[in-house]
Amino acid sequence: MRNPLPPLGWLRTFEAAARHLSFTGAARDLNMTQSAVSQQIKSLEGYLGQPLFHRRPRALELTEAGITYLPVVREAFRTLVRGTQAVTGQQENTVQVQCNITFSVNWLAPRLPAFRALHPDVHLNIFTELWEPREMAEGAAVEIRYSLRPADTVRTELLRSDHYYPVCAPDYPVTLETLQQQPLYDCSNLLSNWASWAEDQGLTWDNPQITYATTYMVGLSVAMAGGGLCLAHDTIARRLLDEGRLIAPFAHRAPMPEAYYLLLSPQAEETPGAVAFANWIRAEIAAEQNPA
Amino acid sequence: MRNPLPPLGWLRTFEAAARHLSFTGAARDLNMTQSAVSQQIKSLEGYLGQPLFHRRPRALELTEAGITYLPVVREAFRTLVRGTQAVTGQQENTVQVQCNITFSVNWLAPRLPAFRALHPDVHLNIFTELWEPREMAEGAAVEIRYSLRPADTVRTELLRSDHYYPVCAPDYPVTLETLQQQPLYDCSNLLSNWASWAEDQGLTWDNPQITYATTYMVGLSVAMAGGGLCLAHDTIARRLLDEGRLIAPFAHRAPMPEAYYLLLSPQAEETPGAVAFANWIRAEIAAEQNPA
DNA sequence: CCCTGCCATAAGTTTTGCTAATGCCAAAGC
DNA sequence: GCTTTGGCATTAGCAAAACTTATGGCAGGG
Repeated sequence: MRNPLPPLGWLRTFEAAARHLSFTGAARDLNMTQSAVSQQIKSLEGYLGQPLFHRRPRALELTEAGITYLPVVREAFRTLVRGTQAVTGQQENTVQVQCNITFSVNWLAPRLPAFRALHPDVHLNIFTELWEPREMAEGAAVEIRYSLRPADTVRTELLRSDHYYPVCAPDYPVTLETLQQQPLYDCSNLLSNWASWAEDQGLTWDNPQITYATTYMVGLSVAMAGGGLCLAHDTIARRLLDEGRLIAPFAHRAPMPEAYYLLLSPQAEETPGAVAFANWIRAEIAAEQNPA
Repeated sequence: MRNPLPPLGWLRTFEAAARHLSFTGAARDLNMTQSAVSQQIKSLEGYLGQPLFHRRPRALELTEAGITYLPVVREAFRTLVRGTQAVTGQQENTVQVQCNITFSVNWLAPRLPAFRALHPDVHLNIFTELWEPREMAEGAAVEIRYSLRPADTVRTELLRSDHYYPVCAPDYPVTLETLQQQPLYDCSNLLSNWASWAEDQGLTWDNPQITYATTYMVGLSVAMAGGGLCLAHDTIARRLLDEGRLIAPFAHRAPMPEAYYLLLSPQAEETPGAVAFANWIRAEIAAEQNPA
């Protein structure tokens, strides 16, 4: 005689597989392997005594039972999520935002007071730890990702592209001729790097040793301290240039293959606070690029 | 960053603990140890970030958070249980009834056609396997228990008490003087036994060897075949006596400490089929004891 | 015909859930 | 006031469940 309900994990997996019509897509969504999804769906179907999906080549299709069950599961989840959030104090208007540290410190933090003024009831939690590039940062409602274009597995839109160029302290003595003898800093694992910047304007690049860090913050701090040059782009450096803490010693700006993307989790679209934040950041970046 | 929902098992445990206001009671209900309940509640409270219960000496009390959460969890469970039942084809009017095999064969089965005629839309599943005497047989909506009075941990009511006496085949040669030299059969682990029957009427009992089985069915079958005598009572033997397959060779009937009880699981009371069955069996047994 | 994408399965590993045992606390009983 | 009792909390260990890795099978696409 069985428990009147299957494990909740199976239902969560079912919902994701139904949403994606794909075990592989559900696996990405849930940060597990396709095999685990397959096994859980099999277990749930065994428990229910009938299939929930027709397996088609390269496609899933919900069965009648699956079509019947899905809204029930979603409704129960909504009830539980809302109830759980009410208990944890995690209101709908608390939004988890994931972005890299340089963006959060140099771009977002200075603008948060403006956001708060506009949306006093929306609470942001900003997560900036380095994370595995997955479909969506785990637990985040909204992610601002600086990368090559992500796969369209969650709702993804281009926020802005940018150009990159070296920056240094205002009184730092450097010329194109002496550049490659200076201490140079960069952020790792990017196509927008020193060599590509040089190539973009036809400079001979002698592959000088670069100091890499996993965040631009390190190089920018060194540059502001007069310790060398760092690559940068407007999104993270504009304010520092405006404040006179950095200068761009050379005129050339190379187009970046990386760009800033806004990623919205499925549940973000049902969360007013997340929607408000997404709309705000779209507007803010559009205004920045097309000043009135 | 966590999953937006805790494991369902924790919620089920929370609901049971809230219903009983006891971890020990919830443990009995859920067929797990008090320790497991305690750990799951602790995990759920950690997950939610606040307590759900105030621990008082010998009592639990729901916190504000617990009071808020309980209806949410119950509502979600109802949604899921109904949805799951719809998918599995397990309709509300399927009722799991647990009772011992002798009762089911000798009392219930002959009466099922009458029940079906009255309630054509209610489907009974009868479970008769030997089971651990728990608060409620696992998975059963309704249990008919033949035992000493159970603890009032689920809704329990006396269906009928009875008297016990020996039975044998009609032509079986036996007297009180020769009784103790006959093959004697009984059902194990009962206070209503040969020695107590003898004592009840002042017989000297020489502790003859008794053959025990875990069900009266064995002894009754032997008795009908002329192989000896078995203890019995009206609930399981009346029809056999009426049909002339058995006789009661002695007039003495001893009152049984055991009786038949009707146990209703918490969810049975919300299941129309279970309610219908319970009402029917109450009426049937009352009619049997007080024929018009 | 070969490659690709996706589901299914088996085997093995890791994690989780549970039990058993015991400790602690306060109420109840004597 | 002391002992017993009932019930929750915790630890340690074990078994079951959940997951990953690896691989097979199938059908569509090139």
